[in-house]
Amino acid sequence: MKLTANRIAGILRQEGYKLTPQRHAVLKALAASSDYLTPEAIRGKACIHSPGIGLITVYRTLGLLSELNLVCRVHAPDGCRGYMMRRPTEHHHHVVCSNCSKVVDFKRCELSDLEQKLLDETGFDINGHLLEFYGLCPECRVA
Amino acid sequence: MKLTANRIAGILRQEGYKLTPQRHAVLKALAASSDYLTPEAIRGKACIHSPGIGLITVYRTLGLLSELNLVCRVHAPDGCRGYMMRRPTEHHHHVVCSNCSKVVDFKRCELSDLEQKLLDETGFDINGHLLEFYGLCPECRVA
DNA sequence: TTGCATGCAAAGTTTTTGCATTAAG
DNA sequence: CTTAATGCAAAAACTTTGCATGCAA
Repeated sequence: MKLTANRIAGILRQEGYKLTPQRHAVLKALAASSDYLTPEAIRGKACIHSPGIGLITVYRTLGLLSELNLVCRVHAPDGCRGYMMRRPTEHHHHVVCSNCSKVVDFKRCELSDLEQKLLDETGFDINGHLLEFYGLCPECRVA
Repeated sequence: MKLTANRIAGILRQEGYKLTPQRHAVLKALAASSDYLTPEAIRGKACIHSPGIGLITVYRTLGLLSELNLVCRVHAPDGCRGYMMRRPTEHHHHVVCSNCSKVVDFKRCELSDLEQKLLDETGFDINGHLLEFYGLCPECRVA
């Protein structure tokens, strides 16, 4: 159940937001790319469909999409400025290529045992986690 | 084997770096706090031992400590500006209190099975991961 | 037509850089 | 003494805000 640009566009409309060419361009940019994008990179790609789109609009659109949980941040060791379309609506994590920044999702993280252990050991009542893997994607391994 | 301010000071000297009062103040600030600190917060705490220390110096010291792998970044869902002294020298992860920002470390992450599975499923050659847990620490749970 | 969205400009944040001065070793 | 570190100022990078105009619904 992939979230395409059009599907998200529908969600936006349902939620009462206007579907401007700029927003659509941002959606297309996010949907079309398999790696994570910084706001600036999104603007670059969005320019294809909406020339001259402002970085400001990209930031505002990302804010909107974040609120609606349609986009998620990618945390890389050296910075956390990347964004991806949140493709599966369920809980998931990222596998990020350290060479080309491609991102693949996975769902089964099997951390509940660990969370229970942490509660026992530290007394923390765990309510969330961040898990990302880094490595080389198949293409970058051979190259 | 906790990394105290003095222990790190020794490492700095060994590596040929000068041990200035400012650097020592940053080390003390980091060593003394159990929660993660932003550069600005570090500057605030460091002022106790080195009044008037510049934010710039804090940044430069953090850069130095990062290179030597003596501090590590804390990734929170809403931003990644926090730093902690890297207390265990081994591989470890963070449990972060979402209320008071206290950080506790843990070591056993048991992700190698998962990494193998990911290799099979995605073809990614995993060489690292980021894992942080969020929740309420014992004190914040009762409050 | 109406109100939300855009984009400019401008300001607010965060982080880095250049350079003269200072101080550690 | 010598070299590296500090701190100011200034700039660069990143993000948010105010306001007039424009456009989706």
